[in-house]
Amino acid sequence: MSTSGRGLHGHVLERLGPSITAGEYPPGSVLRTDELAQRFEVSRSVMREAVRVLESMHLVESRRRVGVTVRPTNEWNVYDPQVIRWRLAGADRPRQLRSLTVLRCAVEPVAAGLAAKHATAEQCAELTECALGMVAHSRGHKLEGYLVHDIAFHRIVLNASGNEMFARLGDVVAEVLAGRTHHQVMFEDPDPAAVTLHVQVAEAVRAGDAGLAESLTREVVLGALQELDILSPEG
Amino acid sequence: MSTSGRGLHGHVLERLGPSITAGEYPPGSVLRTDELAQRFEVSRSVMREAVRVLESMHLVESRRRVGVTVRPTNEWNVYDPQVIRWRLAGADRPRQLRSLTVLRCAVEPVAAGLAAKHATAEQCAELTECALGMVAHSRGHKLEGYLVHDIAFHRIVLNASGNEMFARLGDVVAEVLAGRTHHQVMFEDPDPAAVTLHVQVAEAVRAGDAGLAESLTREVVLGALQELDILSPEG
DNA sequence: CGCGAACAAAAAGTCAGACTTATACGTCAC
DNA sequence: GTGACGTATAAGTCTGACTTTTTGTTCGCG
Repeated sequence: MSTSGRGLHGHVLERLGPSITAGEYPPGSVLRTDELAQRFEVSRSVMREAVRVLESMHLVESRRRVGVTVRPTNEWNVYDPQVIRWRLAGADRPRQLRSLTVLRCAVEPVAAGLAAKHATAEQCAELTECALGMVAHSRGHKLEGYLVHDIAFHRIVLNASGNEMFARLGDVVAEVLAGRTHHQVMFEDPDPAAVTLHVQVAEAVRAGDAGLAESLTREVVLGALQELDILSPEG
Repeated sequence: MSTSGRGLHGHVLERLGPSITAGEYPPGSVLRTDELAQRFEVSRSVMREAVRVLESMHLVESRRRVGVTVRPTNEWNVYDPQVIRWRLAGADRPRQLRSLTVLRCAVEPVAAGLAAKHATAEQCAELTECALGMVAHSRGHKLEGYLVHDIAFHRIVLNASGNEMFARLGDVVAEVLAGRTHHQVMFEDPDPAAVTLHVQVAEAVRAGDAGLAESLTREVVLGALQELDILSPEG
């Protein structure tokens, strides 16, 4: 599940990181390394390593004679999977989920189009397998099983696109789907239309029909966005 | 220009990071902290901080009794601006530039569509100003001036989209445009058609025509991709 | 000959303390 | 009020000793 549990500094990060992304220390707040080290009961060296990592995420900035200041939100490395996870665990998960889903709307259709051209036979097989798995878990409170296949499906599409930047969004999509299933009030069973669309996408990719794969995937992800907007406000 | 020049550990990063992304230490290679500290003439504490940062970028993994091993390329945090910069400075800049431009193709049209709906009057003004600035520098070897306005233009569109994830791609686009201008063999003057398109995009956004803004931006970014493919091979 | 357990070595991890350096802020002279 | 100067502060750096985990080897037993 969590990535940075390794080592003392990782443990500190998992406590301090979410605090910052949650806005517990608003941008401009100043923290002192020594004080933090005391609070988390670690040596300064360990604390410094943790601060360095937060700094590399652009969450904080460390300056002499000043301390460790929290940077404005719009400077954070919001594509860092760790940051995404921390933010999704926080209070403004809904807005976060929406931002990410909009990103999906932009990326995934294009990725599916490319996948239709570049996917190997093996990837096509895996894709249909996932789609069938989704169908199999689409009725009767099997949300967990459905989720697993859903994540795998989208990951394969992104990988099959052949574009490295798309492929690396697999983790992001996984987090979004998992967050939606676990934390949102999800309908008892997934939307049957969405299930059908996934099957059709798999078929379009196998057939090499880029245009169809793209527009079908657009429907999938637009549907996901719509579902999100139903559950939370915002225009 | 560079972000992590601050402190000794930042200096180490700027030397070691590029080496890794350049493939100088292939995935699976094992480095030892002490050895690195000696090589860069810094203390182990400083070296450890640098390694922690590389670890947070998923470039390396540090394990006891083993050392610091370079992770497979497909696990790197390729959205980290620092990593992007390192890779763009390396040998496989062409492929990198292409991946990023394909990402632009997916994201920017959607962002422009949203910008048409969400942009403030001030943002619209800035946008037209940038477009006019591009026109003004479109002829007579004024590539640097053109670049500045080009970057600003796309950054404004991404910001005006109102989507945080899009907005944070501003730096990425800036790197791509700068890389294209500085390192690729660029035509003497920018494509006149592209310049016109930018002006039209600005107008469409101001008019609130989302569909038009989206399709015009798609032309812009597809043109950029085509230009890239002309200069380097690959199917 | 194969296999498991105990052992030893290696490298990261952790800590404490002393020292250096940059810099924000207050003070004082003008 | 403005500028130069000094000082206090917190990060930055280094060193050395110690701990912990893990790998690989060796040795004994079946």
